[in-house]
Amino acid sequence: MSRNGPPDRAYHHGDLRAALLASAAALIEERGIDAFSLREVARRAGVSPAAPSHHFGDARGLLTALAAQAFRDLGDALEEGGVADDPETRIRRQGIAYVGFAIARPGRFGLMWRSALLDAADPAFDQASRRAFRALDRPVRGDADPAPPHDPACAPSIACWSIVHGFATLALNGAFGPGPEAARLAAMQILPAVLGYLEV
Amino acid sequence: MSRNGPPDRAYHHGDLRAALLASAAALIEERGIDAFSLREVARRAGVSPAAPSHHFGDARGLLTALAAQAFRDLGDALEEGGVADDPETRIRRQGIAYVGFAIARPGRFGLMWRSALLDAADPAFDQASRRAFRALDRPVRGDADPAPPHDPACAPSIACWSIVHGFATLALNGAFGPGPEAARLAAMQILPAVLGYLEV
DNA sequence: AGGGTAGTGTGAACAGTGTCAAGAAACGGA
DNA sequence: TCCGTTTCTTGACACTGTTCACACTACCCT
Repeated sequence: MSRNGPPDRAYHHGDLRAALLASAAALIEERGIDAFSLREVARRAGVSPAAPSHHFGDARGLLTALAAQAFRDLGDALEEGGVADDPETRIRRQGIAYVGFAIARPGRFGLMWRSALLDAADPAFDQASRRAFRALDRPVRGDADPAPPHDPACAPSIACWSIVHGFATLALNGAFGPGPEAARLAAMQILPAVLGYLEV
Repeated sequence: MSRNGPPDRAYHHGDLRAALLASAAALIEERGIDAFSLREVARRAGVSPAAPSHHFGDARGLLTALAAQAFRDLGDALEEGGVADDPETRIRRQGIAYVGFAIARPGRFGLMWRSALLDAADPAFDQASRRAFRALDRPVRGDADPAPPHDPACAPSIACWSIVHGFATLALNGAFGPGPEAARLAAMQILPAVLGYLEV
């Protein structure tokens, strides 16, 4: 440990794990997930193509760690949006927060649902995604015992989840017009009306 | 034209374009879109890796043609599901049809929304996707003048679209349990209740 | 009927990818 | 000080999509 060297440059690279996550996040955000390349991430971090394997094992491992982080952020955003007196406005605010989260960083949001690229059995990923759903479920069913999403009691929560998730993915895929600007516009102009058709 | 030869073996291969589309559809369905490989498709069709370029130009061209076909099929399924007297059951049946279409062939459904892999400007693709939305919009707004999705008048249609699209993508990504069986189960057991929360 | 031409395929090549096996360098603790 | 472990590099392998030059076939036109 270089106690009196530069603070975050302890080892060969310093904190390569964090640097790789940051490079990957930036790459995904600017070029999309389908342009993701482990070698390009390593290149941006200034290391050799095989270096990431020691920290993540696999490209899948890196992406899973990134997705887990994204789910933690989503959970935070939903809990922030869920503070209100009546459940109705809480649900509405959470819906806005959900779509806002997706539109703010489309690459990150898209990654979270590319299950073919992720390791769903990863504990951190599993816990983070579970917590995000729990945050969405709480304003609907209150603090009742947490139930898995396939429980019929969760139907109203799943209705909320489905409508905002569908709106977000459709918007990001250009269904309401090409480009990110159209998605943002749709979220401003028609998302409130869309949420009004939901009666939980 | 080999007028009296075997019927579908007119040229070197016969109808390579159709064969490639079929191979690609099969590959995507059995291994997922992320495992798509143009070389593998050519291999299955028994031709060299460069052969597809004459028919589709690009991997993107092939996938776009496949997605256009999928959108045509979706439009057909929605129009079949939209025959009923009152609009309410028409909407409900279309929702079931939409999710059923997605679950029946997850690979095909996933491809339709991977805009990064497709050429959205392709005329056939554009027309087919437009028609599918039109089919979804008709039970809601009747035979009023067709409006683009970003028109505020389409808000109720977009609410329907969002909720079924979100449900389908969540189910296929394992949000309601792992594997395709869980998705099918969720569609049977909780989709009707979810659709009940929509008041258009 | 015959020749030119457009259409349709092959094969080799190039740059780029993920991953693995060895080995070298730097660090931590004995 | 020296040993062991962690971290990273190098080189290799099997892939991928795409392009190029070339060959062959089927059709159209004269």
